[in-house]
Amino acid sequence: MKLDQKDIQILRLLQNNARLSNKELAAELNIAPSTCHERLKKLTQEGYFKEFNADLNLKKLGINIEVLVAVRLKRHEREIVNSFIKKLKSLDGIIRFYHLAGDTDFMLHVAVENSNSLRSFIMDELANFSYIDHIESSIIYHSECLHNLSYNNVIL
Amino acid sequence: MKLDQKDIQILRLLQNNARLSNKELAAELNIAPSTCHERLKKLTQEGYFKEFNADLNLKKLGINIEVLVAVRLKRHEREIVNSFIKKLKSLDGIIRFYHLAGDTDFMLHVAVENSNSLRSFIMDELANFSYIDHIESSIIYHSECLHNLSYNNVIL
DNA sequence: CGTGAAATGCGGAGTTA
DNA sequence: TAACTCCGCATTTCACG
Repeated sequence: MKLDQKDIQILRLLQNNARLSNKELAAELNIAPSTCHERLKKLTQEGYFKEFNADLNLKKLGINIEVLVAVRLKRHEREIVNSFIKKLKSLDGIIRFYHLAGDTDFMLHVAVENSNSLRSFIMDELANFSYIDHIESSIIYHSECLHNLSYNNVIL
Repeated sequence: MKLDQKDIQILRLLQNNARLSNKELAAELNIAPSTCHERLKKLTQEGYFKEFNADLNLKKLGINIEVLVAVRLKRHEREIVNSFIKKLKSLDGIIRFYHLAGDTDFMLHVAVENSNSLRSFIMDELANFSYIDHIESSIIYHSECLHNLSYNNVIL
């Protein structure tokens, strides 16, 4: 399936506001709601959307510290990596993780209440995984979603 | 405002599927749609949501490589940092950036078509910012949103 | 464009302090 | 009584074929 300008606009708009109604979407595209509805349905069916997320206001939830945690493992067999990922999924405080090639194996985007919770997260939760070689945390001053993607040289 | 169990459920459900309709939300909470609607409205007004994002299927868009790019700047005055952030916002391919304390100043989550586009991104786009001291890229095998947050020890 | 379904706003009932 | 939370209903608006 080849995307035209309207399709791209739909992707872009929903990227920035996933709760736009079909009607609002159609108004932005200057097309009839029914037409827009069909396009959105098609895009959805074809799997152009992975998921729709609400980004919560962490401050409002009393979550005041965000950190990037770089983790190096001692071994890299699939079994060990998989069990580490499983562990990550069970932990409270991880917003997102990246599994990387290179010196650092995993980068974790972690959000916790305060420095005590961070300490507990690292020392009590993370560090007791057997195959951890090294952990290094960096405080996040600020993080921001840009979604600056392009399709056939058209910026979304 | 203090959140009760129902509010927390709304946050959690929308976190995982931002396009849930009010009706669906109400059904999950076992409350009337009107009630649910009022709660969602209130949560929205009070600013519990930062944004609603659609996560696009990058493969479908011909975007086959994701990398984490660590950037160290030579200087850290606010003016220089701000102009770097402004530059980031103008670049094509950056999904998200983190501004960090520590050895690495910025971590960029970048998505591009192929290794040529990556090379061009780094050498032509990024590296020509005057105050860059060091750039190091790591290929992302896999990244995943977990959204494992908690509020008053209740996991969202 | 039409039909059925959903969103939205309001009055009132039940509960608690 | 005042403050909350919920629901049912009526109206408007929208989704969807």
